[in-house]
Amino acid sequence: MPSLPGPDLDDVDRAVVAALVADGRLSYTDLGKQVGLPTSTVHQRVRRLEQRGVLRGYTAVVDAEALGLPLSAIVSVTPFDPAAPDDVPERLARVAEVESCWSVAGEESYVLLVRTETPGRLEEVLAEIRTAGSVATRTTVILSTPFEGRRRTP
Amino acid sequence: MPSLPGPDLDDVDRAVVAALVADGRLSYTDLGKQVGLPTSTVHQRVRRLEQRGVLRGYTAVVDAEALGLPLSAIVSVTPFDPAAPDDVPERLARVAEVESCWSVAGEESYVLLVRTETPGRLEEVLAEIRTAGSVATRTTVILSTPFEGRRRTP
DNA sequence: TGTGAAATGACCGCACT
DNA sequence: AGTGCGGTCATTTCACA
Repeated sequence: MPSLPGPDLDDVDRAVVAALVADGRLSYTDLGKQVGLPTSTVHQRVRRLEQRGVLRGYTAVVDAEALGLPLSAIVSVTPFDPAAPDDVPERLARVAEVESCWSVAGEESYVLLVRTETPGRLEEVLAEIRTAGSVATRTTVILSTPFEGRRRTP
Repeated sequence: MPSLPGPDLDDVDRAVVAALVADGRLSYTDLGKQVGLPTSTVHQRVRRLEQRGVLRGYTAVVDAEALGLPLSAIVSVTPFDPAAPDDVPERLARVAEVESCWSVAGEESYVLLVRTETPGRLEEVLAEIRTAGSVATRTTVILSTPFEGRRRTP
């Protein structure tokens, strides 16, 4: 849980974040060059951004297909019992194939992004989602991904 | 464009990818310890995975709210003229606020993930999307994000 | 907060297996 | 493909401004 204070980043912070979004393995020396600050100073700022929860971590960007998860789907989810206590996200988190879970305004309660090996596995995962979450599902298969996870750097 | 060969990764490759997804800034020495291989060997394997397009890059995971983009939305998109040449993704890529673009099966042609500073800015971005892409839009506002971008590590 | 110096430790090419 | 070595460069801590 990140602390709430929030968005008072100065220009250097923004530059640091942008650079690390573009290349998460950037060395602190290169990062320093890019933002015009010595190594130790950027290092300090990065640690502060991490503590503040602005930088939540670093990951490798992997090609889901190459990883053996060629089938992705967007799954809209509606609880059977709207009055029941809503711990749906926690229950869905136990299904490994659910990569993202957004709580949304509109007819449905949640939208999920799901990745699977095969159509057969997608079918199983949808069944798991329905039983684990006590929800109805509406599934839209992703045919291709023109782009994904771009980060704008304002 | 990644080469097509695809998913013939051995167990070591999978372990390497999993470790780098979990921590994209892992040093090669630590990575080596985790997968039980010397530094130079993992280094070699990482470079091969990068060349094969399995590892597409590394990024910092940032809190969109802390970055000043607290409003996210899922936008479904339908071209006005289904017969027109479909370069919609390229045209939408020019709108910086569009983070992801998926081509989908179903009533709509594309689903987008959009992040903006404010509701007013979302309104503008939707207008840009409609004119830039010659499309109709249906927008679902994201209220909160229980989780996002999880990667399973099989 | 920003800075420099200095010790530890990582990176990465190369020669060998 | 995997390994070890070693020169070079990055990381990290600390005392000071």
